[in-house]
Formats: sequence, C-alpha cells, structure tokens
Amino acid sequence: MRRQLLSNVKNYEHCASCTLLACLCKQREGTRSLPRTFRRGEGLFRLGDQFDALYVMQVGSAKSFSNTVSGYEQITNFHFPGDLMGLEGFDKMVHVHSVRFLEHSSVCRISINDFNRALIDSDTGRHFLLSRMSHLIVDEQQLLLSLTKHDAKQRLVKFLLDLSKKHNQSTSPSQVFRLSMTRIDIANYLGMAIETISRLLSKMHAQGVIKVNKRQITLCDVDDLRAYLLASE
Amino acid sequence: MRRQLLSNVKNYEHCASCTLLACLCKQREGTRSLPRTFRRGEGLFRLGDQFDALYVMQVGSAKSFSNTVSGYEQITNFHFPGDLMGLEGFDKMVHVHSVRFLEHSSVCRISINDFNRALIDSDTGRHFLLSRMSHLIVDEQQLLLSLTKHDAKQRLVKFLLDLSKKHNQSTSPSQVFRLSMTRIDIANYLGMAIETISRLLSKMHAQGVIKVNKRQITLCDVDDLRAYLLASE
DNA sequence: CGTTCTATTGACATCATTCAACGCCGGTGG
DNA sequence: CCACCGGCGTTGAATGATGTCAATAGAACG
Repeated sequence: MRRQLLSNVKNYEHCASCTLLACLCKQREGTRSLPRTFRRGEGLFRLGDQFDALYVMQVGSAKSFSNTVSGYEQITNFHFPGDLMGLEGFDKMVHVHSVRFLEHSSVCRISINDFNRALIDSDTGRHFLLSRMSHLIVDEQQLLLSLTKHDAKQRLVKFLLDLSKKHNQSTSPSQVFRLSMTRIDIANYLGMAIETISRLLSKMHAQGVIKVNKRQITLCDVDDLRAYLLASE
Repeated sequence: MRRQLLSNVKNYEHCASCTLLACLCKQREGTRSLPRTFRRGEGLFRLGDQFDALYVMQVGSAKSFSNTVSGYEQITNFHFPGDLMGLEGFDKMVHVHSVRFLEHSSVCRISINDFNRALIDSDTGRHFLLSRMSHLIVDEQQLLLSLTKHDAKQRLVKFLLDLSKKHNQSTSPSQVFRLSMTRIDIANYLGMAIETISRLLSKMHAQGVIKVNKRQITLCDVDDLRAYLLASE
C-alpha cells in the first residue's frame, strides 16, 4: 500500500486542486491548504452535512454513497486521485452523499468561498470547474448507458477498463492494478449480485482474458477487451 | 396540443431563462432573447456540434440522446418547461447529445458569453446555475439508483410519478397527463423492452391503480404509488 | 387508401438472482 | 500460540423476471 501511495504522487501535478490553487494563489498568496490524511473506513462528510467545501482526492480512493430510508447503501461513485468530491452539494447546499475512504488516502479541502473566487476571478478556473462538473454528468450518463444496454459481463468489463485507465497511463497491452473496493461494493455499484461478479471474474480468468488473484487484477489485452465492448453495442 | 401550449405558459415565470435573464438584464438592457419555436421531430442541436449556447425549454418537451457507433440511439433525458439543455457541453466544448422535440415546443437560447456573464457578475445567477448543474447530477444518480435497485414495475412507476410532478403541481390525489413520448422512448430510457412497458401498463390498468388511454395516463392515487415505491426500498 | 410506425398480447427462452454450503483470511481474545 | 469468529469470496442448483420472437391491430401520415 505504501508503494501505491508513492506511485500515485505523480498525479499531483495534473490534479484538480493544483489547477484551482494555481488560480487562487494568483490573487491570495499563502492560501494553499495542506492535505489531510485518512485511514481506510474513515469518512470525509456525510449525507445531510452542511455543504461548505469541496474536496480533491490527492492519494488513495473512496466511495460516495447515499442511504435509503431503510439504511440501505447505494454507491454512486468511486473516487481516485485528481477527482473532485462533493459537487452535488450546490443543489440544496447540503451534501447528498456520504464519502468513505477505501484505503489510506489524503485530500485537499477547497472552501466554497475559494471555489467562488476561482469561478469569478479566473477564466481558467471557471472553465476548469465547469468542465469538471460537466464531465461528471457525462460520466454518469455513460454509466447509465452501461446499465441499460449492457449485460453483466459487459458492465464488469467496462468497469475494469475504466479502473485501469485511472490507475495507469502506460500504453502496454496488459495492465495490472489492485482493487481497493470489495466485490460487494462493485456489485452494489454495478447493480448486480456479488455472486455474478465472482462467477464472471472466474470465467474470464479461466478463459485467459484476465488474471484474478485476490484483489489484484491483470487485464491481459486491454485492446481486446475494448473491442469486445464496442462489438456489443 | 394548442391547449397544452397555453397551459404550460404559467411555468414561464419560474423558468431558468427568466431567472438568468433577470440577472443578465441588470447589466445589459435589451439582450432578452426571443423564444424560437420548433415542431415535433425537429432537432435543436446534434452530437458533435460546437458548444456555443445553452437552451431553456419554455413550452413543450424534448429528448436528449447519444448515438453509439452502430447508430443505435440511447435516450439520456427528457426535457420539460424550465429545463436547461446542453449543460454537458462544457466538458469538451462540444455537444455530447442530440436533442429532438417530441411536440410543438419553444426554447430560449443563452449564449456562452451571457452564461459566463451571469456566472461572474451576479451572485444569484452563479448560485442558480451551479444549483442547476448540481441538480442534474443528483437527478441522474437517482435514475441510476432506480436502474440498479428497482425492478421493471418500480422503475415505470417512478417514471410516471416524476412525469406527473413535472406536469402538474396540484395536490389532488389523482393526476392526469399526456405522454409526449412513445413507449419505445420510455423503454429505451428505462432500459427495458417495449413489451414489458406495455404489459405493465395493461396490468396496472386492470388492477385499477392507473388508467391508460393511448398516451393519456391517469394516476388514480399518487400517494399510494409513492408508498409502493418507498416500501420496496 | 395504403404504408409505416406504434402498441398489445401470447409463448418461449435465457440470463441473472436467490438460496445454500463452504473455504479463506485477518483480527481478537483466551 | 492457537482457536474462534466475522467479513469476504467462490461455486452449485433452482427459480423467476424480463427479453426475444411472432402475430395482429389500430393510428398516423402522406
């Protein structure tokens, strides 16, 4: 896990907080907020909390989820380094999710004030933020499409491909990464039974398309998997 | 249809363009854009078009959809009076959907310039726009939840309830409205087969929960339907 | 007035869930 | 140190909900 922390630091220079902070610091030197660290299972904010800040994932990963009245948990998103968390809060100025970390992680906090400042004072900042919100909408629509038009295997493959994209920028045909979430979380997120996830992983492993070793996943040929998805549209 | 045009005009005073225009007009008198009208089947913009404006539905309804490589159409949203259309474009400054009208409709255009102006110059405008984008994200997450956690009947009931909310603010227990979209569109949007939609509507009609007459839908007891949804969480 | 689109209904097939049993692993306490 | 326990994961068998295929009929539109 320490190894992963180090390897993800490279994302720092592309991450949202840094772009934003660059904008903010033009006008107010010294406002740079220090990252705060969390351990696995800890929470960042909870559904119903007052919406007074956004957060940027620097290192690690987390899940957003909302609870139904019966206490049931529905995961709406996973977050990785560079991601903005909490954008849904503007609707009612209240957080509509809870966020819980899946591993040792660190995040930066951006107060609503700073956010507004970046929006007003900097063209780059404004464009960056609008683009991020917009991108989130598009991402969700992609997931939506995946849920309505793809069967279980296609959904899982798309999920794995998305993960590999976030973990690794290398262009090598095979990619290795470690799942920071349980199969239970994956099943919840993709709207299928955990047994189905398990069966599909085993089957693809047997077919040699992927390798599964506990939480470590190897995609043997990323292009093949992409082609499989495209073919089934 | 003309009757419906008239009855929807009341929404005008709550609609997005009017709030925005109020903000814009504080600084630039006379920029008020005139509504443009469209007929059923006509398009507003298409996937890939340059993103240079947002649109506000004044009267009527429309669907947003994206096309897969094979030309297959996936509906991501329906739009009703007051809705902002095109917010996803900020991501890559290109429209990621096509929009097609389902009936005689009229829309206002808000150029990106005006949009930015409202964002920069007016606190109300900025908050309104962020809140709208945020709300869209939340709405999509609701749909997502519906797709993963609800069965076909629950999804259809939720869809009908959402529609009735948009059509009618009255608090009477029974609500009547007319579907502007085909069952094909509904099936596409909800990720189910058109035959399933048809069967469910017939069944609920037979049970006396709703009345179905062509495209006209009567929800006999809205609270009952809401209770049904809640019970099945 | 015919062609095309939309909608309904039935019979059948199938994929994914559910139920159940079991193994593995990490943590915790005796 | 070992035994126990709870959470996670795998696999099999049976069930059921929803999709697919097919036939038909009405509505819309030129």
